[in-house]
Amino acid sequence: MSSEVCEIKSLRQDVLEKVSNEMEDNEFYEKISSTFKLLGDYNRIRIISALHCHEMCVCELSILLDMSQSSISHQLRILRHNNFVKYRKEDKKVFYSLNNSQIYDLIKEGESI
Amino acid sequence: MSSEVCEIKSLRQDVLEKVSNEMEDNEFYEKISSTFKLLGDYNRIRIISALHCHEMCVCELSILLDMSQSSISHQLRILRHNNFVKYRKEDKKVFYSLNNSQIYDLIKEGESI
DNA sequence: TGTTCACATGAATATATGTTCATATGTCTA
DNA sequence: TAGACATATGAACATATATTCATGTGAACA
Repeated sequence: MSSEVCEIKSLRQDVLEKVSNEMEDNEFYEKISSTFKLLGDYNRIRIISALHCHEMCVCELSILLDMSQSSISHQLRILRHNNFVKYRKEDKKVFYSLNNSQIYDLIKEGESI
Repeated sequence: MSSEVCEIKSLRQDVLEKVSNEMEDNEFYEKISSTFKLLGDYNRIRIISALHCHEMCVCELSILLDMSQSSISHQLRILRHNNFVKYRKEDKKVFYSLNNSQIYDLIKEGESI
């Protein structure tokens, strides 16, 4: 809040008050922006979209998306920690799938922008 | 595509083919992810939300959101270049507003995640 | 015409983030 | 039980991105 710019007289206090009242609290915008940040990566979007089509193991995702196994694992960890994906273990493999379709629905919404 | 992992036999070729056919092309995911990346910043989300409430000048945004004038200007430039906001000049001031409500609608969709 | 105001912008800086590399873990099989 | 396979993960590295700082631009005004 720099005092060098914008004297009080030049501000429309009524507008500031109106907007301030209408806006949500900071936690709201922190949550929303962090959700979008997770969707703001090319490879994560592709992983989510792939899993929306079919449950897959790390190895299959790696081949399908032409990414290293390590990179896929790192990204899946992020998606796991944010409850976007779930997994089940079968023998040596770990099969991942979308936790629910909400996140994919949001991606489809973003399509129209 | 590392050849050290995942022999052909362990992959389900039918699944890979199915998913590969269902998925969009890379340009699609690049566009979507870059859109979400723009929404993946706390201050940009707040700017968009504020402008959804009311047209405002840089100075007012700066005070309202407790950000420096420079930072607001830089972020507005990004939003401008991506056609999220429009502006009009009046005397010494520049008033910004949302170009359309699509982007705000998307933010509201993200609320439920 | 010089000064103030409002905003824009380039450069520098700091930080966040994604990938790679090396390695650890756990499971299955010969 | 040794080795291959599938995945996870920490550290290092490279890159992207947001903010600050300094300064430039243009309009109003005395």
